[in-house]
Amino acid sequence: MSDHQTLYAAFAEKIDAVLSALEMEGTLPPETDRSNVSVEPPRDPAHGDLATNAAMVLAKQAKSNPRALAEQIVEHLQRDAAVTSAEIAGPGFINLRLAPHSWIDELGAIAAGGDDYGKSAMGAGRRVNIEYVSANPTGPMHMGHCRGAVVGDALASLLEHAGHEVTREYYVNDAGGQVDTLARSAHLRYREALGEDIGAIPEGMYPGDYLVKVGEAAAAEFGERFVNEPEHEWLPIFRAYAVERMMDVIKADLALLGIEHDVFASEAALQAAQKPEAAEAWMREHDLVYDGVLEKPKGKTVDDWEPVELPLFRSTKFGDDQDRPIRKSDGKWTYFGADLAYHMQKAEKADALIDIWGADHAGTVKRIKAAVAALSQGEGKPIPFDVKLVQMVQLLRGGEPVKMSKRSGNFVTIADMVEEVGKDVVRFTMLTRKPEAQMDFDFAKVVEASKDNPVFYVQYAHARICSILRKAAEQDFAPSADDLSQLGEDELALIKQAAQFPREVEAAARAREPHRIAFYLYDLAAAFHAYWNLGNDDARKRIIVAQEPDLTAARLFLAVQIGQVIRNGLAILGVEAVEEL
RNA sequence: GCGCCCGUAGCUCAGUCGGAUAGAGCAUCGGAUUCCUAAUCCGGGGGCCACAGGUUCGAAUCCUGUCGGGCGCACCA
Repeated sequence: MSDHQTLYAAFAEKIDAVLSALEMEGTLPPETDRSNVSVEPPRDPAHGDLATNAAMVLAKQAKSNPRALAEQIVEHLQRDAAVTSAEIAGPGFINLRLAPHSWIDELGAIAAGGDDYGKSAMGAGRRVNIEYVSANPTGPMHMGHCRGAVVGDALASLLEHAGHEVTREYYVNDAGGQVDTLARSAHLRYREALGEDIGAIPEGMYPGDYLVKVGEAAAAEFGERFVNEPEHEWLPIFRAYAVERMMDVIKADLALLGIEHDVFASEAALQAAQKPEAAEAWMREHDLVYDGVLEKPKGKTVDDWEPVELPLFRSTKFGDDQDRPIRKSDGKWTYFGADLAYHMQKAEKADALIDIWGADHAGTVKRIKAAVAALSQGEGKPIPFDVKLVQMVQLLRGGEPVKMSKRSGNFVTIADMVEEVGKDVVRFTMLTRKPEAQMDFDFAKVVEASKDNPVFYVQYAHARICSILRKAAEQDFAPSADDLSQLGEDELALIKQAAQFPREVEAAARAREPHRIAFYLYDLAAAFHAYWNLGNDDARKRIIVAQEPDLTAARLFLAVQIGQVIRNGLAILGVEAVEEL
């Protein structure tokens, strides 16, 4: 962890100090509410390096008008040696320009921070459990899982960079009815592997070819033991066996995307440990669960609906539309009942919980939020809990929609995807859109038009930097920070862009939006490409200027630090910073 | 019928706890390469920020309603 304070944070403190001084002077009332004061770079760089809205936000409290208050703030700020100009603009913005050495120092901070530059202590070591993927263990991962997997993984990494202690967790749904279907399908393939003609895969079974291997492996492992046994003999064994094989497949798929979870939590194990029973008992004790009858669903006709008494969780007390059953009429746990206990379990070891879900689960967000709210209320400490919904990815191939259906056994897998376009393209592309908006992913397009793909643009910037360093070494130039005063306006502009990185990490972490890092990197890469091209018009603006070794050394130092920031950003996204394209 | 998400340039999308003249890429038009990687750069044209109200010094951003698209709506996972 770098203990360096970012330039923006440093100035936020300086302005805070000015406001304190104004309180002492009586210009501002004591204990003025400063929560809306911001210090940020202005949108338009022509306005300066930093802008604060302090005067506008505080004018009312000071019983003054924004411009008059601004003048008093400016008077204090001008005493600071790092401030070369402080101007009042528009409705009362204060625009500051900083002395070049402030920016050049930041370059040194990047060098000193290295791979840690951009990390923040913001999270203060809070333990965040982030659950993502959690695909049912009934087959390989397909594109439907991809976006949530990438977004979850990048978010985990982002929060880590922002000073949280992150647990990456996968909930294995190995207790439901579809796992029985999996087991039966696997048993069928097992008999097939032993030479039986099983004909067409019956309706309601998983037809996918990936089960052939499972059948073969089972045949090798069990021999003919379970061929003629009654189902109740082999079902539990095949369930566990098939789930384990499927999880092997899923873990391999995740590895292709560079994803590795810390914890795989089994629903079956949760139930075996009677966690749902414990949760129910606790809930009944607190009058959060009662036996009641559900209303008939509206707007959708259900043929065989009949009123049944079930144990219901009072989720309406916490904003849900309806109370929700935690057990089915046969006494088994509903998915929700087990999930409730699961969240209770996660909350024991975390200060905050995050779930990443597909948009098709949107309907169940309210009930699980209600459950966590109920739990944390009972425990006396509210657990911050966020469900992030990742919208559907429409997969296209040359403009034509590709159907994804697990049932038919015909779907585009993660493995296919990564093989065709590569991990970096998949990851970066999934992060170039905010996750709550739907997106199209045209298979053909990202491959063919690869040069238009933003990931290459960013990687190219990094590769260019590596290339220039190789070139420089051939000519015996090395980067050096000895005389950075050589750097001029063009370089400062680039440094300013790079210096945003720590802010971006914090802002993205606060908003829990890893895609911001992807957009930031694109902008930084653009700034570097623009800088590079200055040398095309004017040879003296190239990074390597043979006649000027000091200037060259300083520019190389700059290039190294830009490369460092790109690398650090790509690391958050889990994308490779290549040295050559 | 109800709930959640989305609606910004021809297309795909950004847009900082509300801030200054709303930005990129693609497409289109015009330029830059004897030169560190042109997978790059520079410039032009292109916008009732879906619509209508409200909140305020100030709204693409917050609130309400309408329209349009997606997803989901008994003891399925």
